[in-house]
Amino acid sequence: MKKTVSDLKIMETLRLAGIARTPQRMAVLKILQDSNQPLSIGLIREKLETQTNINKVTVYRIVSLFKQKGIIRDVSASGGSVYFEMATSEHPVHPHFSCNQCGMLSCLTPLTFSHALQLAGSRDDYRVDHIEIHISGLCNGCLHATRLQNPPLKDRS
Amino acid sequence: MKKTVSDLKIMETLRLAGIARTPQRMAVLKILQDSNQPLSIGLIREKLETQTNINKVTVYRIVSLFKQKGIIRDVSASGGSVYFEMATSEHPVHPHFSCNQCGMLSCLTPLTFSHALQLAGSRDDYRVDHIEIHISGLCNGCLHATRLQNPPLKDRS
DNA sequence: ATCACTATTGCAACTTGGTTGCAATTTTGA
DNA sequence: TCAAAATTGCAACCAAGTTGCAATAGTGAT
Repeated sequence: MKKTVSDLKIMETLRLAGIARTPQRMAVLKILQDSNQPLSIGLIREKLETQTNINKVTVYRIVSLFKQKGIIRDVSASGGSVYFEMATSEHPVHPHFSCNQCGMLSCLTPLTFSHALQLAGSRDDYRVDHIEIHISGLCNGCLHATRLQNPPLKDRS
Repeated sequence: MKKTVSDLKIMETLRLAGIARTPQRMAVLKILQDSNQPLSIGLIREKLETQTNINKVTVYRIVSLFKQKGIIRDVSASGGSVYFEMATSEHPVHPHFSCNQCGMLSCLTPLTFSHALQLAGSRDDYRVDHIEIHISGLCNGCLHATRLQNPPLKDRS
């Protein structure tokens, strides 16, 4: 297998973060990089298992290292599950949508700065570091696939 | 101990939801009702232990019943922990703030409807059921208490 | 009041996701 | 080439949450 552009990008990312480029880290980063939606650790491990066989503990350690180095950020979905996505400048903080039916989590377009400011309010009794917006409902697929089988969600928590 | 206004409210809430008023359910609901911030199951259990001694499983079952009946709603805090709060009309959906230092989770003022609409966007390829906004940073207490001990957060994931 | 039926609770055992300690391996660099 | 440091893998552990089932409490009819 030859080196792709994506591989080069991965190596550069690790170099910039100042951490060693081990095969395990490359593999995990590649998966995150290539995904167009945030991934849970479980999903990352699933994808890994098809290729390499990296120990569970190692995956947890790599992900938390990436997070600590600011390479990735976490997104908490409803129900308490945590997902991860790249934290590059091309992929700035943005709202997410999750489907209550199939669980799929996807990225929406980023907010404007002024919009985000409005949300955070102008209070001065706390310091805002991060704003996370999570929209949930039914995705396009489930909306059509289950039109007749499922009543509208009553559970709007 | 005599019946307070709060006790009457609790009994009425259970009656309206169409579920039996057992001592355990009353105790859990009272804790949620009296709290001015969302509580995790762990926190609910802590508060319960000081008074009654309700089995872990029972607490889980009561909370999920309340949620299913729409008496409470859940709030997912960063890091994947789930909190619960009353879902009454006096306490509509609203943004939350959580402190990255002490972990305290508090409620902010509700969004206006038009504001929420803007957030959800006007796309028609998914159905929006719920919008959750989570703001994090440093709370007033931690902001002042730790002014000199802690550098500004680098970890803005 | 009694009996039978249903709902609720408690208990123990189990599953799952995540963590810890430590030994084995790899990497680095003198 | 060798020693020190970083990284990985393994096994054991921990805590949160779930399941099956027996015990208990409520409820309603007679």
